[in-house]
Formats: sequence, C-alpha cells, structure tokens
Amino acid sequence: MNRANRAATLADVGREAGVSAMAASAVLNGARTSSRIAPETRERILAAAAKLRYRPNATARALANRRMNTIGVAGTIDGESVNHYLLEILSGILSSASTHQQNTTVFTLHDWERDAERLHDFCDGRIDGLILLAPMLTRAQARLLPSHTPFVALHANAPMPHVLNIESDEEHGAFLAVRALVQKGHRRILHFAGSPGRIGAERRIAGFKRALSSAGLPFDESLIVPTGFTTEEGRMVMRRWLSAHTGQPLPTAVFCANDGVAIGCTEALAEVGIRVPEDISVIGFDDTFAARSTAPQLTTIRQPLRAMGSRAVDLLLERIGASGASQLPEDVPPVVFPVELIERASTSVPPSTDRLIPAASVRV
Amino acid sequence: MNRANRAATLADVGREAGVSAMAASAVLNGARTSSRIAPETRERILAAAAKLRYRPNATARALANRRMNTIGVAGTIDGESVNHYLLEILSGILSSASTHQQNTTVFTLHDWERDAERLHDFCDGRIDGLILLAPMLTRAQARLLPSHTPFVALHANAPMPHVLNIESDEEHGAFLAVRALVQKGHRRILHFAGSPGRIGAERRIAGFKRALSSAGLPFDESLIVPTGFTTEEGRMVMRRWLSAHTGQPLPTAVFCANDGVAIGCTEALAEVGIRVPEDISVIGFDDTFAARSTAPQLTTIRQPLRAMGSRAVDLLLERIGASGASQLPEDVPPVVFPVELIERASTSVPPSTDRLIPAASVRV
DNA sequence: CTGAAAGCGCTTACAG
DNA sequence: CTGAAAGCGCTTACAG
Repeated sequence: MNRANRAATLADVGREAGVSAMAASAVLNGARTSSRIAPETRERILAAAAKLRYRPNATARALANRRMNTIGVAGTIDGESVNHYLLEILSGILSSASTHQQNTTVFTLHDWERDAERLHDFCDGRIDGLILLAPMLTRAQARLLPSHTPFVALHANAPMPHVLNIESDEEHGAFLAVRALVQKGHRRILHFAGSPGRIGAERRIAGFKRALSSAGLPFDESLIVPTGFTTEEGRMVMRRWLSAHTGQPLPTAVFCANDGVAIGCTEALAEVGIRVPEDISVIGFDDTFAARSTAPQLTTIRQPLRAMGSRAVDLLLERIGASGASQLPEDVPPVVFPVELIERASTSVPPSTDRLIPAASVRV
Repeated sequence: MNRANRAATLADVGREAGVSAMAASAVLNGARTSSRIAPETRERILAAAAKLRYRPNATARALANRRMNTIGVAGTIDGESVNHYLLEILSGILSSASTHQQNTTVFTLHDWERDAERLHDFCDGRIDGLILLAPMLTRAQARLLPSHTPFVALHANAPMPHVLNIESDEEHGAFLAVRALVQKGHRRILHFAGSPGRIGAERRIAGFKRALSSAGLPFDESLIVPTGFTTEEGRMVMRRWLSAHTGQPLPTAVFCANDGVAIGCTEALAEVGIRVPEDISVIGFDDTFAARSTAPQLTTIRQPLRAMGSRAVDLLLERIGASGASQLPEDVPPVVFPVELIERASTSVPPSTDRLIPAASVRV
C-alpha cells in the first residue's frame, strides 16, 4: 500500500473487482451503461469503487474528452468595496452551473485594461467557456480573444465581435424611475450618474432625459453629477454637492445610478439631518440585496440579475455544446432583459415647501 | 486549417518551427532550459509559439505533472447577506496565490453539514490542495477527507485530524474590547454573542468574562444575547431586545460578535433615536471594510484577515510541495494570529445619567 | 547535449 | 456484448 497517498484509479478499481479498467469505466460513468455488464459484475465494480473511494480524475477525463465540465467567470469581483451587483449575478451563475452539473471557476481581475491578457491564460483547457462580467475590453482586445473558447458577456461596455452579450434595458429603467418621480410631482431631480464613459451611465442619462421630455419638462445639465458606482463614492459626492450648494433649495429627488450610490447618498443626507423621503426622495437602480436592507428600504429599478446570470450559463453551455466549427457571426444581437420599478419607502411626494441645504457639519 | 477551433499544441509549434514537440516543450517551459538548444532554434520556436498563440494545455500538463497549480477554496461564500469576513480572507488568498503563480478555484458551499460530501468531488485532480474557510465539519466528517489532498483550515469550528488550522486569538480580542470599555467607565455592558455552539462565540464570551473578572466586576448572564453573525440578525436582535426592555435603563455599551452585528445593532438604535456613542458605545470585531464605512466609524478588534488568508496559501503550498508520504500528525497545533484594538468613533465614556429605553417605533 | 519512448488516467472507436 | 489498442497534450527519465 505505498499508494496510500494517491487517489484510486480506474485500474485500481478494476484490479480490486477482478475486471479490466475499461469495464470499470463503463459502469462508473453513465456512458456505455447500456451495454449489459453482468449485474453481479457491476455490483462487484461498484463495491470496489466505494471501498477505494474512487473518484474519476478530472484532468485525465478532461484530456480525453476535451471537456472539463467547468465554466469560468471573469470579473473585477474583489476590490475595496463589495459589489452586490456582481455578486448577485455570480449567485445566478453558480446556481445554474450547479444544476447543469458544471463546476464554476472564478477568475478575479483587478482592471480590465491591464488584465486583458490574463483571459488568454484561463483558456488553457481548464475551462470549457468563459463568462465575462461587465467587461471593459476594447474592440481590439476583444478581437484577440482565443477562438477555441466560447465567451458570453454580461453588460459588456462595448460590443465584442463573435461574443454574445446579455444586458438589461437600462435606458427604460431610468425612464421608469424618473417618470415615477415626475408623476409624484417632483420637478427638480438630481441624477447621480455613475461613471462617464460607461455605457450603463449613458443609458441612464438617456432614459432620464426621455422621461423629462415626454413630460414636457426642461432638462438642466447641471443636475447631472458623475459619481462612480460605489457606496463610498455616493457618500462623498453627496457630501461635496451639499457643501457646494449650501443655502440653495434642495432638489426634491435624487435618481442614483445604482443602489450602492443611493445608499451612500442617503447616508450623507442623514449626516446633515435631511430626511428620506420626507425632505427628499431617493431612488436606486439594480434592486440588489442592499436595497432591502436599508432603512428606509429603497425604491429602485429591478434588474433580474440572478436570472441574467443563469441565462449566461445556459447560453454558454449551448455554445460549448455546438461543437467546434460554428462560431457566432461577427455581430450578434444582445439578449435584453426587462426591468421594473420597485416602489418602497425611500420615495414619496415632494415636501410642500422648499427645503434649503444646511451647512455641512464636519465629519470624519 | 480545419484546426482553427483547436488551441495550438506543442506538436503544432514544433512542426511550425521544424523541431520536435519535445524541443518546443524544453524552450517553452523553464524546465530543461539549461540544456543548450541552439539560440537560433530557440528563437524559431519562440516565434512559432507566438505566431500560433500557443498556451500549454493545463489538463495535459496536470496529468503529466500530477500538479494543477491551482488551489481550491471552499466556504459558504454566497448567501443572502454579504460576508465581509470571508471576502477579506478570500482577498488575502487570491493575492498570495497570484504571487505564487497559482490559480485559485472557489467552491461555494451552502451548508457544511449537507455539502461535506462535495469536498471529495473537488479533490479529483483539479486542485492541488484545498483551503477550508470556517469549516463546520464534525470530527467524523473530517476523518473521511481524502488523504491524497492536503488541507488547511481557517477558523475551523473543531480540530480536524491531520489538518492545519489558522486562527486568531479571539478570546484575547474580546478581553481587549471589554477591558477598553471598562477603562472608559462602562459597567453595564451588553454582549451580542454570535451563534451558540460556534467556537468563536464561546471564545468571545470567555474573553468578556475574563475582562470583567480581572476588573473585579460581576458577570450578569442576562446581558449575553445570542445573535448570529449577520447585520440583519444584529438589527433584528437589537430591535427585539429594546422592545422587550422598554422603560428600563439602557446599557452603556454593547460588545458585538462582529462588525456586521455591530452595524445592524447601530441601525436599530438609530431607529429609535438612541445615539452612538453619546447614549451608548458600540464595539465590533474583525475590522472588515464595513467597520470603516459607517458613520460613526466603528471601534473594533482587528483580526489580520488578509494576512491569515495569505498564510493559509503559503502553508498549503508547503504541504503540497512536501511530496506524498509526509502527512501531518493527527493533532497539529493551530497557527494563532494576534489581534488588536482599533479605537474609532463608536465608543466613548458612558453618559453621565442613565438613559431609559424608549418605546420602539413601528418599522417595516 | 539531443531525440524517441513511455506514461499520467481516462475515453472512444475498433476488432474479436 | 466484451476486451485490447490508440490517443488526448504534456513531461520525465532513458538511450543515442
């Protein structure tokens, strides 16, 4: 037993059961189950496998099958602040992969620009296909992606040749958010707009404008404020905005690029005693866990993030199954998921009289 | 070119360069670099590899080397609420693995009890070793772990035979937290104690008691309240506790089992107008990102979570390197990291007069 | 110092 | 219906 530290192999199981490795293979993996191996032989093999705690070696199987039964997910998942948006998509991916009996390997990138080359390293046989979470690849980088591995993207920032993209109707989401505010009577609506250059931010601004113009309201460029997409940025930007506008009338509502920004923004308002929704309405975007864990709970635009993650897995597995030859065409239309307005406690009618912006208290 | 959809192999590179696959292997992986392949041949091979975008196939290499250069991490990482504690450890793991040129595969478990068997499936050659994050395995389950894969645990709930455990000095952390409160003058200290049956909770209670007794203060069992370890639980438990004690004197401080609980607890206090730290001091545990992102920022006990994650990788790689034969002894002493008190804004001296607990307002 | 051979553990045609 | 052979892509001894 000098093999105590090696995992049992098919050959070991065969030897134990007095049959060939191949016979063991036949009964231990569904493949050739149909061929009738004598029931008692089958029992003997099963017993031997159990006794030796046999598990098929994944790398050997992958080498023979050209299939690892593992999908990869790449995204900027770690980082200073927790990204609920990515985590919720990831949770949809993990659960769908698991129902398809596929493993999932998560590759953490820090920066799409700099880490693009690493994507190639992942496509070395250890995964059968790769899901890109909110990739920021240039078209040139995307063109260099290995052609032997199928890719699916979620909310890609730019179309990528031969890559299927899954997104949600963000423009319409922004439209729904702002229309809801307008219908409650809001006229002076601030927009914390995410990061300039991000397609998601541009779409929110487009929806914002469309909602105003379809209500016959004027658009005031100065109410669009770039923020990034994190709670910290939401908090900082709101603090700065308030102290830059001390003494002026408070907008009656803020439409935030996502829930994280909305939460940070709410915290900064609370610091100076501005109440949500009594003094100002706040609306978020995404409907992540975070939206339900605040007080007041956040009115927001729901993107079906888990479902989008699941769909990414389904479509990727379809691509993987479609053997070799068939590559997607250069331009492939995106899959677009609908969004919906979720009304909770952070929005209401505007206050009857204008609030003035108080002087900011000093904060650590 | 009917191989367009296959990745280039060593044989392809060799053919392109007019040499054997083996010669290509020698120059493309450091291994036999020493053997002098004529510099111009070497150039030709390098050029061919670049032209064909050759990447060594990970599964073939793993099969030949019995080494995947990938470490696994298993833990209950997803779930309803974000676990900053695990994410911060994970971030230490990812960064150390990356400096060691190792990939990391994350396996998400939902429940240690039920998913213990899945750990076996991960040890099928796809990883070289596995880090268990806060495993809740029984000794019997631990004994069944495959012996051909090295394991390292972080904050295991019970000692596991042959498995190295990395932990922090939680008992001392609790002692430091409570001593700091006592030194400020606090006498009536509530403890939100985590989950009963968890070693971490027991150690916090032990440290709590030791701090009281070494200050000559009495211990009041009724001030120990089980909470779980999430923000939601902290919020709910504090709400319930306040409404169960309406009209009674407010404790002057709460020592919480972790930062998440402290944050939830602070939120519940804010809901009824109790101010931190003016009316009550709050202290957390862990010093995760979350502790610095609240207002007021949280006084807490710092565990070096990232460093602990890195160390887990280092020790695991050591185990992997120590070939076959050498298994760890049955009982292996844990690696214990020190903790420290981080004073921020959520603690201060107790108020000069007793606060009474107000009636809870109704909350969604 | 270099090339041909054998093997990692599995699977898939292909003969008996 | 079952067994022996060849191969997945790489690496590691082992002869020339």
